[in-house]
Amino acid sequence: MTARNPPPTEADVAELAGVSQSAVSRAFTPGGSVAAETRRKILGAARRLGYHPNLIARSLSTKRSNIVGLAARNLENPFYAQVVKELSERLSASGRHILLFAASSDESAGPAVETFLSYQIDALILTATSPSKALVQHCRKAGVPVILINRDTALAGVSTIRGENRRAGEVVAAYLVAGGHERFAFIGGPEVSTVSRERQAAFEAELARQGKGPVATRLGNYTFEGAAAATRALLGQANRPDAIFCASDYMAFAALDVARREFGLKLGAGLSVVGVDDVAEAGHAAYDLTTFSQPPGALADAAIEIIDAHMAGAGAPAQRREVHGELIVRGSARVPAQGVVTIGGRRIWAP
Amino acid sequence: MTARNPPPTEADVAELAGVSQSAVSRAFTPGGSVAAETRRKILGAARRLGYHPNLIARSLSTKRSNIVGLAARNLENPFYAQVVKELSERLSASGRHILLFAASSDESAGPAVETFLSYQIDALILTATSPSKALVQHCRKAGVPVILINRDTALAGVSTIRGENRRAGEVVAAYLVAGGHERFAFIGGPEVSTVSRERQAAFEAELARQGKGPVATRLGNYTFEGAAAATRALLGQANRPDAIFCASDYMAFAALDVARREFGLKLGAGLSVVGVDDVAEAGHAAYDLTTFSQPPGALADAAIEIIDAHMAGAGAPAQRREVHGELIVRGSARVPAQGVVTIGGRRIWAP
DNA sequence: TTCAGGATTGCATGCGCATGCAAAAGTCGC
DNA sequence: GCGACTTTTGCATGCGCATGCAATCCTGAA
Repeated sequence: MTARNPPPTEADVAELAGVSQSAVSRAFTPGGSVAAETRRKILGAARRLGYHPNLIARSLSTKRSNIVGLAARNLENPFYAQVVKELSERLSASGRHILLFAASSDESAGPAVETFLSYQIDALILTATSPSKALVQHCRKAGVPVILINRDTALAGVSTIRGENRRAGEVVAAYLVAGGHERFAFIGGPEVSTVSRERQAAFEAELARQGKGPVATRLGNYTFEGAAAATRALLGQANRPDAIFCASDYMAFAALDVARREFGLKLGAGLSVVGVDDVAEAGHAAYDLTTFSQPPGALADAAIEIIDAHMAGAGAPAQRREVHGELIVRGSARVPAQGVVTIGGRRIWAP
Repeated sequence: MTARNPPPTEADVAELAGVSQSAVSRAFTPGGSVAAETRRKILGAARRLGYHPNLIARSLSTKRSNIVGLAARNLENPFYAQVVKELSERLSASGRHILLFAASSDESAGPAVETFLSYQIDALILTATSPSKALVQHCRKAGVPVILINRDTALAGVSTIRGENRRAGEVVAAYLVAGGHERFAFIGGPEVSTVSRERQAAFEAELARQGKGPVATRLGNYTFEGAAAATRALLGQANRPDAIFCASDYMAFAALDVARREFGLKLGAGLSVVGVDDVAEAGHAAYDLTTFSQPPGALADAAIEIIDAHMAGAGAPAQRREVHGELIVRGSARVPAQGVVTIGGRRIWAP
């Protein structure tokens, strides 16, 4: 039934078209030297045979696979799902493909990702994951650029693409102070997350500058359950905070959930919650989350640019990119009297 | 800087170990005929050189790539993001990899997916997408099994994995009637979605059986905006429905949003909304959505089984699988007086 | 010690395509 | 109509690995 008779090869096409195998190869190579008439014959024969180039064989020859490795974690977080989607669209638009590894939560980008290298990938993108030192070294040796999205690393030769983490922390702090809040809290990612620590540090620094503080801090580890537990702890204590800054929208959703369901708080009144990312759900009525944006499309754009630069100049150095964000004003945090402007249908805080 | 000196090959390892290239190949082939001592030498040399088998070359030789093609749409819908994640975990656990194509919304699984075949994929999985006839034929000829998740098709030779669509429609209808509702509505996927039509037909049939109806129907096309517009239309009319059954949780979220924000309705009181899927968000306080479950893990399991069966017996026939679901009782729909049981911490309707 | 039979090993070749090189064909100017 | 080029074509080879086959080695029994 399933015949699995071997698919046609260039040799088959060549025979049918009455030319040599190399002519067929050239007909399928952009810029190949073939007469128009010959190409026509070849393409006709190929169509009749249902021929498609074997990209495996092509990769073996050219040593370029047109495959980009993507190690993604936290796919349950809509932010990362969106990043994957944006990357996919851009890469397939330029004829490249994605070899995906969706790590389960804790796993680091370890052995499974190393096998990616065996596929001669053109680049390796990691979201929400840090590469091992060994992995980075392998990539260096193989000349494969490594790109971290929304992560930072001390390892050399690795490109990073991040949001404006410092500015996020500062702007959110200023916003909450302007909104008249007094008792501040921060729910962060895991201890090791540089991104989270950057946001936290900037948040605390700006508060301190305005004579506010201290900041009650809990780690939510970028998980829903973790952030829920953190919120429970924060709201359960005496003199509970009236403003919580969460290092991601996804964690902010957990905070909203707990605040409403377990403490009966009204967002924007009894408690203010602000996130980072501006995922689509943040704009939904169910959350209506005030957040500092970090557009996935811009992150993906930057990744593509880095890859292209690397492909063009053989030895392009690692880059560190930041994509611009804004404080998107919604209902989950008390709105300051001044500074809110509407641009393109979005309410932005631009004091 | 980025040297891109060619990575070591089996020949290099062979030379260092003082054996032939084929010996090295056998050392890396499970069950290969190599003396223990020789293998040790070879593995040692390989380690020293940082050798990793070139899977591209291996694929060319064996005509098996260990790559599974995955065409995913609607990745912004957490249900599909979760399906992708579950598939990824299972496939990488068995040493296979995923070639991902995340189509933007409207795109059908067309040319971009066809290039997958050029990578000699072992199987092709489509979620929320239908394959073209040509694509299916190519796969048949190449002996590549095609698996549809949460979709149906009339095309022969294609395996399908779906939830209990008929039962979902029936159970939800019975549940809403038991809850005392009177005016019913349905928000479906696009016209072409067999899955949506099945749910709708079963929903209407059960309502009719109980002497209820008619059902006001709108298409939400499985998008958030589409479902929001559908809800607006339904709630805007005179004699608005008091119960809406949505063909997916994601659309139900949109319905909840519009009902609350634009109509000031209270869920579970003024209006009841029921979804299908039971994504994680459905359990969050923000939505607290009553829904008929369709576990992504079970869908993924079924997909793996089908693939394995195909790999084992060369000509395994296409399968049609259904995974079991339950009506998960939460707060978005009025709860009937009877029939709700708690099993493993979940409230289920089992009349 | 000798020999059969099994375990290892190496050789040679092929997987499908790309590409340098040389031969063949076509183009142009005079 | 001829030489100097420019295109177009085919030949041969290689990419890195797997594998059938034959050669070699080793084991134990006679």
